[in-house]
Order: sequence, then C-alpha cells, then structure tokens
Amino acid sequence: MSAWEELLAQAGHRVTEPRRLVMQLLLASETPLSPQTLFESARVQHHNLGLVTIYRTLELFESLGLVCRVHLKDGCHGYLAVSPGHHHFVICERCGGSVEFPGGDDLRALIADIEARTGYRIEEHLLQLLGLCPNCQGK
Amino acid sequence: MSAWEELLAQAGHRVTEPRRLVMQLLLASETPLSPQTLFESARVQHHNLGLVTIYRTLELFESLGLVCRVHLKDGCHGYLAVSPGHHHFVICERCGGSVEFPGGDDLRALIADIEARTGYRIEEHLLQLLGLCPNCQGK
DNA sequence: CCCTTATTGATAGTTTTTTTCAATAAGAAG
DNA sequence: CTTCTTATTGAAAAAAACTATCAATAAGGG
Ligand SMILES: [Mn+2]
Ligand SMILES: [Mn+2]
Ligand SMILES: [Zn+2]
Ligand SMILES: [Zn+2]
Repeated sequence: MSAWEELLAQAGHRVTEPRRLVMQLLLASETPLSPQTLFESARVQHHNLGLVTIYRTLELFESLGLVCRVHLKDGCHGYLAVSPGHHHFVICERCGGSVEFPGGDDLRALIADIEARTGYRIEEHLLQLLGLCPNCQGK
Repeated sequence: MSAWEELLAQAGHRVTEPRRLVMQLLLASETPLSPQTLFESARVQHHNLGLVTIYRTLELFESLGLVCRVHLKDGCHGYLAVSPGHHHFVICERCGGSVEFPGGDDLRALIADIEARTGYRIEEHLLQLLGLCPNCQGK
C-alpha cells in the first residue's frame, strides 16, 4: 500500500479504482494536469469513468494535501502531486515541466515584513514561478 | 482626463462609457471584483451593458497593466486596480480587503536562488498572500 | 458635422464546474 | 467467504464561466 493510499485510508476514505488512477497519473506527470486531461487519460483504463469523479477526487486529494492546484498562464487550473510538506512550483511556460521547491527563508522574511507593514496576519500564500526550463531555453 | 484614460488613449484605444464604469468600480473597490459582480454593478448605470464587454474590458486593462487578476480561495478570479509598476497583494480571507505591496529584495533573492538551483529561467511570478486584515483579526 | 472604424451588445455556442439521485462496490463485521 | 452498511460512483441535467460572430453604434480624427 503506497503512502498516499495509507493516508487516504487513515483519514477514513476508501481506496477506489478512480482514485488510484488519478493519483497514478498525477504522480507520473511532470506537468500540471487539468481535470479534463485526467479524465481522458483515466478513461482509457476505466471505461465508464465519470468526469464528476475527477473533480471530486481532486477536491479530496487537495484537502488532504496530496495534490496542489496551480494557476496556468491562460487562467485554467492544473493539478500537481506534491511531496509531503509545503512546497511551491516553477513551471515551464513552453513545455509545462514543473519542479517543486521549498519556500525558503527569503519568503519567510518577506512575509514577516509584510505582516509588520500592513497589519495583516498572513495565513496562506500562493507563490508560483513561471519561466523556461533548461531544455526549452534558446528554442 | 485621469491617468488611466490618458494611458488608454495614448495606446490608441477609445475611452468609452463601459470602460469608464469598469475602471471606476475597480478603483473604488477595496476588494477584488469578479466579472459577474462588475457586470451587475455597472449595469445599474449603463442599462444595456453586455457581460462580454466586461470580459473584453478586463482583458484590455490587464494587457495595459491597469488591473491585475487575482486568484480567490474558491478558485474563481477577481480583478483589482493596480498602481503603476509591479505589485502583489495581500487579501483578507474574511472581508476580501486587499492591500498592494511591492515584491522586495527578499523575493528577488529567492528567485535568483531558484534559478541557480533548477536551471529554469524565471520570467514571471505569481505571489499572493492570504490572511486576515487588522479589522478581521479576533473575530 | 462627417467619416472611418474601434467598440459594443444581442445571440448563440463552448467549456468548465456543480447538483441530484439511484446503482455500485469498499471495507468492516460475522 | 458472505453479508451488511454506507461511502463512492456515474448518468443526466443544470448552472456558471467564458468565447465567437456579426450587425448596429458611437468615439474621435479631419
Ligand atoms: Mn509556501
Ligand atoms: Mn512580483
Ligand atoms: Zn520546458
Ligand atoms: Zn478583513
């Protein structure tokens, strides 16, 4: 039983075929996947899969911290599997390739600074970097 | 003629009633406004306004750097007027109140660090802080 | 004031996401 | 393994978000 299946069960959720397929696809992907894309890919193996299930599964996974929703250039949403803990992504604007990185001291310092200057108590942050991966540079 | 109208005209675009209304609403708002909300508010004064025009106007304003699209908690999009230059926002999760802040040295350092470690050439970034404004804390 | 054409709004269409509910199957219990 | 409970699924339909088309309108230059 894989780590995320363990976590699912621990939280009182069932390990089902659609959930296995969605997580499998996300874990294997280097790029963010949209609900639609996940649907089409997963349906190859699970003939009568419903798109609704994809949405529900992604919502569940996100609530458990297994995946993370990223905001693509055009305004659409994609999902990426995340390793345990808090991370952010750099996403290639050309090929979609994504790499995780931890929010380091720099970000913590920035947040502390903003809290001091605005009086806001900051509870969450959304940080995403967009650019070109090594492969796509110079093309 | 206000600054943004100046900028619009300078760029070869016309200053129209719908555009005036949308910008007026955005400038007066402390919180991000959705296309739908803008539509409903603006239609009070401009009876036969089309929702399409809101979308087109926001797209134009964004391309000119007059407004900025922010990602709300629930996944929907909202728009905020921005002052000239590059800025980010802290948004209150309770009342929606938003405050701009400049991405300081901390962020630049973080980006340089990630570029060095991942090999990506970072061209854009998305940074948004979510929390509670002074008023909403302790409620 | 007139002309050119950028802009608009009505209409229709597409894509994305949510709701509902009966059928199904996961996992606990025996 | 079989039975039971109920979380989960999928079909269908609806709602919400966004986009494309095109004739009518009006902004702004001359
Ligand atoms: Mn972080
Ligand atoms: Mn910035
Ligand atoms: Zn790339
Ligand atoms: Zn607040």
